[in-house]
Amino acid sequence: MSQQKRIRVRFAPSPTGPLHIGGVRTALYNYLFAKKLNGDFILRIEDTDSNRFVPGAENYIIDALNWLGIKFNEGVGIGGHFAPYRQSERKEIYKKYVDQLLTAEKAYIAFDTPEELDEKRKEINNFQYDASTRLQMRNSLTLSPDEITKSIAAGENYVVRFKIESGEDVLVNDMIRGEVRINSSVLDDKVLYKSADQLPTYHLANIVDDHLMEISHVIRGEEWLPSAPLHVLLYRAFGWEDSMPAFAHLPLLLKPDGKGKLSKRDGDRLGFPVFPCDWIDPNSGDRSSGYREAGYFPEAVVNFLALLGWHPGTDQEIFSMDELVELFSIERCSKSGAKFDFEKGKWFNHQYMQLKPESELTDLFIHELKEKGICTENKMILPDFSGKKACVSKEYLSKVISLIKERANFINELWDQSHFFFERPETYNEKSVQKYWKENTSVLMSELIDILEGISDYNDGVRMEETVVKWITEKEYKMGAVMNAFRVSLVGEAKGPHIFDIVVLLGKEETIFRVKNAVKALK
RNA sequence: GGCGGUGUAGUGUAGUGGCCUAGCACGCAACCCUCUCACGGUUGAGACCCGGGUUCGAUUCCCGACUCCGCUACCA
Repeated sequence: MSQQKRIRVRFAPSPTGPLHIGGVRTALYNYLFAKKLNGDFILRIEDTDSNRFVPGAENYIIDALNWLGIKFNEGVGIGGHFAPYRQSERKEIYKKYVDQLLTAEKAYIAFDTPEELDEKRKEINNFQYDASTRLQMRNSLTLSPDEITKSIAAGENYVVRFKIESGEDVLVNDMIRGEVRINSSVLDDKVLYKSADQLPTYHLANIVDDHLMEISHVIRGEEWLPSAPLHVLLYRAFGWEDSMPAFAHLPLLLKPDGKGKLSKRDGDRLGFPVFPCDWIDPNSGDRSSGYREAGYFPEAVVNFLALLGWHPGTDQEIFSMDELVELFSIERCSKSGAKFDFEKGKWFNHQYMQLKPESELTDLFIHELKEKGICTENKMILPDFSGKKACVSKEYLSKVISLIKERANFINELWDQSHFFFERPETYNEKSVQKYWKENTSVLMSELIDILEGISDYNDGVRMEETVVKWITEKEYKMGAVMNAFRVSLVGEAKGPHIFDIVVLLGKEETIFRVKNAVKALK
């Protein structure tokens, strides 16, 4: 019966802190794979290490996935047929399967303390707890049944180890890398279960859950590749090899410079986030910054991540989530680790910024303006600078954004590009003044004021420009000399959009006011 | 050290036994546009890890070295 199995994949992070951006990518690829094949995407929390549990981490993971639009349809928080999805709540299940292996003599109990093991490692270099050494250790293979029961009764901590027979080639078929072959002799007798906290280790819980939850494909990071043969052996020991999921080991996300996996430290060092959202460590109080708070659009992060290790085979680079789902395939994932290119990430955000409708950007920008005390409730189209802080309309805001968004990568760069639309220049950029405000400039500006006074229609930027340019030409002034000084008067420095676009938005009164001000201040 | 994986410009990658004078994008430089800053446009610099083979021919196939990465926990 080779009935087509339903596609079911899972993302199974452990709640030991904020979700790393590499983990986000793994989640994304799982999601894309599942959606593409009309399958299920499950969120399972692997909290089998009681020592490393961090409160809040689970919520963080869910929050981050939600923000990015990586939706799971089964798992922690929403439930499903295979609940519970938190491994700490599945203790009895694992116990049952551990006992099964024990009974079948495919696993054994070991009493060696961490100290004893450390000593052994010091004594024998490259010590490995395996077929060649297990008979020298304190375990159920070497102790009498009597001693064993006594030790357990005395409450001595023990672990259950997987008994791996040596000298066997184990084959793992990886969807990205092809066949990977490892000899079982290099594998150690992995700890599957700890009596101390009654919890299994990752390896056991992982296999049991994937089997019970009918996972069809395991898509995870490359760091798991070396233990994949162990997992195959476990499926075999349980008699589940026929229904074993297919494996795909994703390449890692690497530091932008140097070597190694991308880490939190790299973000701090190089000044970019390595987490989806801000995170404050509950113990140390340390803050890690996230893409969300740094002003990234979730679509941009998803798009960027999708292309870091996967390629559609065409030159297209901007993809919606739906397009990614449509085009994604494991076969087109690359094998080698990808260095994290933060600059490219910015570019993606810039692209999405240009794609966003003005209304959406306006809403986002309003938050920033409110923080700066700018009133955005003005009913008039022209801005009101009469108060301490300016008061502008939504319409005005929207027009400002359309003029400056192409200069910004992030929402939080919008202010820097547009502050002069919301406040009068108080100082004038020294370099700009030096370059553009010469001895006769004040005279030119005074003449310009006369010209500006004479114009009645301040809505037609093109005609206004014609009028001004005509005057400049007739007087044989230099274009740059007039315009740049004009600009410095309005903006405070030599930057910003087309000057008459600014004039139209500011209006006659404010424009002339600013030029007069500049003349006064700069002489 | 052992085991595994990986190797195309600075970065992400495309690609193929001859069409490759190796494509695209980010970044970089120059120029154009222009009142400025951006955007945009054009151009430029910049890569097939190294040896052996196989082949008429290899960046592409095979072998080896090397590189980098990962794993080597009662972490995941």
